Amino acid sequence: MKSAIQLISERISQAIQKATGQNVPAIITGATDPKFGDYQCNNALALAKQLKANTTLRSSDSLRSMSPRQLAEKIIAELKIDDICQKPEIAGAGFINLRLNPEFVAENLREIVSDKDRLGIEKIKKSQTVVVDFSGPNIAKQMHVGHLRSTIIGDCICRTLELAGDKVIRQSHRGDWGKQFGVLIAYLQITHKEKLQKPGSVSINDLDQYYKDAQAWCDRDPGFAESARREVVKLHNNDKDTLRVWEEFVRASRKHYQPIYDTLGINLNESNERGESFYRDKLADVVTDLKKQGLAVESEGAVCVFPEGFKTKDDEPMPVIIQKSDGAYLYATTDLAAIRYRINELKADRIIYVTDARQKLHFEMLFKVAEMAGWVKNTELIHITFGSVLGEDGKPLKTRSGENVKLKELLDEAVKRAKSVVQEKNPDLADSEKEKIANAVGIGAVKYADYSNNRTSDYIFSFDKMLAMDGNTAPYMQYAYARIKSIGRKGQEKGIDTEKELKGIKEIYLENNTELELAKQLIRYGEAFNSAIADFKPNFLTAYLYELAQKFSSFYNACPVLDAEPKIRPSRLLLCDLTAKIIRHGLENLLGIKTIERM
RNA sequence: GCGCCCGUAGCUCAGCUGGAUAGAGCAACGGAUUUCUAAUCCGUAGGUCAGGGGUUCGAAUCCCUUCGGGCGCACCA
Repeated sequence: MKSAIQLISERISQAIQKATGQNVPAIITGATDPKFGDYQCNNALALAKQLKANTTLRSSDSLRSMSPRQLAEKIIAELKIDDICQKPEIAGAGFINLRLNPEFVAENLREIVSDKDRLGIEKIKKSQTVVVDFSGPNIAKQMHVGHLRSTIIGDCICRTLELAGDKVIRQSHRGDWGKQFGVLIAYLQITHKEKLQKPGSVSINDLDQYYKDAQAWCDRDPGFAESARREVVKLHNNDKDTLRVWEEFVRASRKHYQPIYDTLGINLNESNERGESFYRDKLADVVTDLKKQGLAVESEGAVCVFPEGFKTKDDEPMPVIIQKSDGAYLYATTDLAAIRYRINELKADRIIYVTDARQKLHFEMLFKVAEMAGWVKNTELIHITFGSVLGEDGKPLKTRSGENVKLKELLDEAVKRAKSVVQEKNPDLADSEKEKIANAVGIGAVKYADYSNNRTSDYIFSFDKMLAMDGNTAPYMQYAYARIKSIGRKGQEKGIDTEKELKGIKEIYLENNTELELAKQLIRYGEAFNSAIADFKPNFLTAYLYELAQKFSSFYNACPVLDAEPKIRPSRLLLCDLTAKIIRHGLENLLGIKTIERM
C-alpha cells in the first residue's frame, strides 16, 4: 500500500501540473509543528523562484510574476485531496499545510491490519540482485568491537532490502588467506609442535594468544619473520599439510563466531562465507587481464594500476598494488577478483560494502579500477561507511590494557548488566524467564544503541545509557511492547475476548487526541521505512519506533483500554494490537532485536 | 602537504537534496500513582547550530575562509 506522503505527493504533483504546466516532484515533508497540521508542501516557494529565474523552467509572464503565496493559491485551486485531508491552508511565506482526515487515518489503519506481513511497507517495483559484503571477521582471531558495526549494520541493510523485495546475497569476505597463518604455523612449529599434529584441538583463545606472541616475535626477529613468510607461501601453494592445519583453524574460528552471530541475531552462516581464500585461484587472471588492457604496469618492482585522480602525499600518481615485488597478491587483488565474481557470477545489480569510513579511499580507488577495466557495466558499486565505537574518554574503545575489546565479552557484559536490572525490577519471575529477558534486553541494547546513532558518526559506547529504561533505548521499546502484551493477558483474565472484538470491529473511533496521534504514527511506518532505506540509515527506523512507543505511552496513560466503554473498546484494542505488531516487526524483522512478552 | 569526515543545550545525540519559532533523551526543577506493568506520563528551564564572510525572499543545512578534533594517503588488511 502507498503511504500517506506518497498519495499526497501524487495529488500535489498533479495540481502543480494543472496550475502551472510544470512537471516537478512534490516537496512534501512532515509538518514542523503540530499546529501546522500533519504534512506540509513546500513547492510553491521553490517554484516561484525557479519560474522567476526562468532558466530551468519555461513559463508565462503571469506565472513568472507570482509570489509564492499566489502560486500556493493556484495549486490549491487545482488540488483534489478532500478524501485524504481537511481543507488545505496557506501559511507563512507560501507553505501549504495539510491535516489528515480522521476518516482517512481510520481507513489506513484497516488497510494495515489486512497487510499482515508488511504493515504498510510497500514492495519496490523493480527487484534487484544485491550483494552485501559485511562483517568479514579475521580467521584465527577473536571478533572484537571493530566488527560490531559492520556486522549489525550490514545485517539491517540486508533485512530492509529483502523486505523491500530485492534478492539479497550476503557475503562474508572473511580474512582467511593472509599472513596470520604463516605467523601462527611458524610459531607453533617451534613452540607447540604437538598442536600441529592435532590442530583440531586448538581453540580460538589459544590462537589469539599465539598470534599475539608470534607477532611480537616477528617484530624483533627477522629470521622468524622470514620463516613465517615461507609458511604463507606454502599455504598459497596449496601444500597439503599446511592446508590441513589451515582448515582446522578455519573450523575453530567458525565455532567461535557462529554463536556470536546467533546471539546477535545476524543472518550469516557457512553458506555466506566467501573469504579471501575463495578467490585464490582467480587472482592471477585479474592481474593478467589488467596487464593485457595496459592498465597494470610495473612500478618499483610491483604490479600496479594507477586509477585517475588519486595522488600520494608526494603528489605522485597513487597506485593500487595488485602484485607485490615478491610475486604475492594483496587484498586489493582479492577485492578486484570479488568484484568480477559478484558481477559475472552472482549477476549483481548492486554491490554494497559495509566497512568503516577509514577504508573510503581504498574502495574509491578499487571502484575506479574496476570501472576502467570495463568490468562494471550496469552494476552499482556502493561503499556504506560508518564511524568508530569510542570509549567514554572519546577515544576508540579499548580495554584498560589497550587491547581491542572482545565482542563476546562485551555482549556477555551487556547481558549480565541487564540481568541485574531484571533481578531488581522483577525479582519474582522464574529464573529461566529472567535469563530470557536479560538476553533480549542486553543484546538488544547494544544493537539498538548502535542503530539509533547516525551511521556516519562516531559514537560513545556506554552500558549505562544503552540499558537505561528512559529515552531512546531498547529496554524502553521492549517495555512498551511488553505492556501492550500485558493488556491482552489482563483482558483474558477479565473474560474479554480481544481477538473477537478485533475481528468484529465496525467503526474505528479516534476521539481522544492521543488516539488520533497514535493512529497517525501507526500509518507512517511505510514512510519511515522508505526514508531509512533511501540512505541506509537505521537511525530513521529507531527514531520512528521510539516516537511510536512514546505516542503509545501517552495514549496508554490517557485512555483506559479494557475498561473503556464497549463502543470504543475495540478501537483501542486495535490501536494496541497494531502498535505491538509494528514494534515487533520493526525490532525483530528489520533490526533483529528480540521482543519479550513480559519484563 | 593533499584529501575525506566532524564541531548543534551542562552531557549523549537527532535534524543537513535550504523552508515557518533548531528537536529528543539524560541530568536539573515542578506535577500525576487505590497502575490495563510508574522500567510510565504531563509540564518548566536550558542554544550567537565552533568563529567570520558569501549565495538566497529564507541557511544548522549550499559555497569560501579561519580555528579546533578525527581519519586516510606505495608493496599490511
